[in-house]
Amino acid sequence: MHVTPMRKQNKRRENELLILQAAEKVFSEAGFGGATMQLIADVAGLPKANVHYYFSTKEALYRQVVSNIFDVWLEAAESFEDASGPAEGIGAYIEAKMEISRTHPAGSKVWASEVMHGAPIIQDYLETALVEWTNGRMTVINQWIADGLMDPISPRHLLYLIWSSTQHYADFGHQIETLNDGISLTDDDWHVAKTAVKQIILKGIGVIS
Amino acid sequence: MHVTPMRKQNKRRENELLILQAAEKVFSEAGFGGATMQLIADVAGLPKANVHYYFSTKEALYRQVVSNIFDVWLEAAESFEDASGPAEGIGAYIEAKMEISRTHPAGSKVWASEVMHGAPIIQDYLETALVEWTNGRMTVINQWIADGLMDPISPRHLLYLIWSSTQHYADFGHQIETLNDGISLTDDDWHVAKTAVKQIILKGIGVIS
DNA sequence: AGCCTTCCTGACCATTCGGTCAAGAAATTT
DNA sequence: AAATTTCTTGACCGAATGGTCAGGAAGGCT
Repeated sequence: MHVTPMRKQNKRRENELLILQAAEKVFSEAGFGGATMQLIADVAGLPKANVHYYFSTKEALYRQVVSNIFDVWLEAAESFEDASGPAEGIGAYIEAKMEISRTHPAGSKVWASEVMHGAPIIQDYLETALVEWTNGRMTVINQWIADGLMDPISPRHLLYLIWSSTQHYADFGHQIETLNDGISLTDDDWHVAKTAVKQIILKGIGVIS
Repeated sequence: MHVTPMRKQNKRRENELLILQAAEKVFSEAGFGGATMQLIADVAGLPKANVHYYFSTKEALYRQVVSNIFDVWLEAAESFEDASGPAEGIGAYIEAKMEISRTHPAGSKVWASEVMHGAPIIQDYLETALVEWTNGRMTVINQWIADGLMDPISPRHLLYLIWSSTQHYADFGHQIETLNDGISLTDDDWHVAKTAVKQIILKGIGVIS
């Protein structure tokens, strides 16, 4: 049996990815304080010292995890861009965020946990990237309002409503599952959820009837 | 100057309250794993050993904190009870939950943190009290729908939307403050927030125009 | 082949944490 | 005022944690 030897470059990338995935899982389940480097190493299947070879400190590793999530999170923003109006733009944005909650719940939890504890590690992200993004989006919404395409809702609080309602399905997934008789949501359940959220918000801002 | 000596019974109640308040603050800021008994003791102004005299373990203390929050949280439910219809009932419920987010943000964060990490400590609360409460409320909503008082929205997902959007102002308060130029919300800000949330949801379920 | 860089890892360390304990102080009861 | 119960606290302990390090293994380069 022949095994192709791993190239050095690939090895690095592969191990970093392995560690980051393990870290995201462990951080999301235990929080920053509750997570241990030992457990992250075990989940990644590497000795602890090897984890420290790639990520010098627990905080550096954590920062990378949060940073990755932030990137995924901003990708959903593109739904907003090429939309002709609020029905399409906001509808697609809600759809995209629900999909992230479904496919990337651990990331969402890490983000939520970090922000909830005062964003001690990634405050700079909030102050720069997030503020910029939010301001851009508020401008678009204000324009839609000015064009009479939707009700005069405070753009800021509309964004909060979208964020909270979509991320809830990731952050409070355990509670939702418990209320669903302990069974995780099926495809149909997710469809119902998406539809309900979109329906209420889009009708609530006067975009559909 | 005369100081009335503290009765034993009052002393116990007072110290327990002191510790619980300190614990709620510390747990909300650091999470269960990140919080230390030493810091809780310092915030409460007592020696650590004294904290352990009243609460034998960290987990017991934490459990009491979460339990207290749950009680506060259920109180807002009463808004639902004596309502003549969805406009009044759901409107009052949103109002009450927003008020809790404003006055009790630390509690909301502890609850969120606990649930996010899989509710390792208070799973029994979810399975009994929360399930019961939710089922009761869903029945009421279904009746309103049957009576044609609101759109046929999935009651379950409507509740999730209300919970998430209102608790967001507590759980993500730091992010909201950062997006508000680092200034905490004023009375007016809170009024705008409440109005926006109520407006969108009530209109979104076909209760107001 | 020989050298160099990168990667791997068991053993180790200082610190911190949750929790204990024993001895005493302060109320309360008898 | 004696006896009893409750409260207070500094000192202490075993366990766990984040992080280090030295020495070796494994690819890569000339």
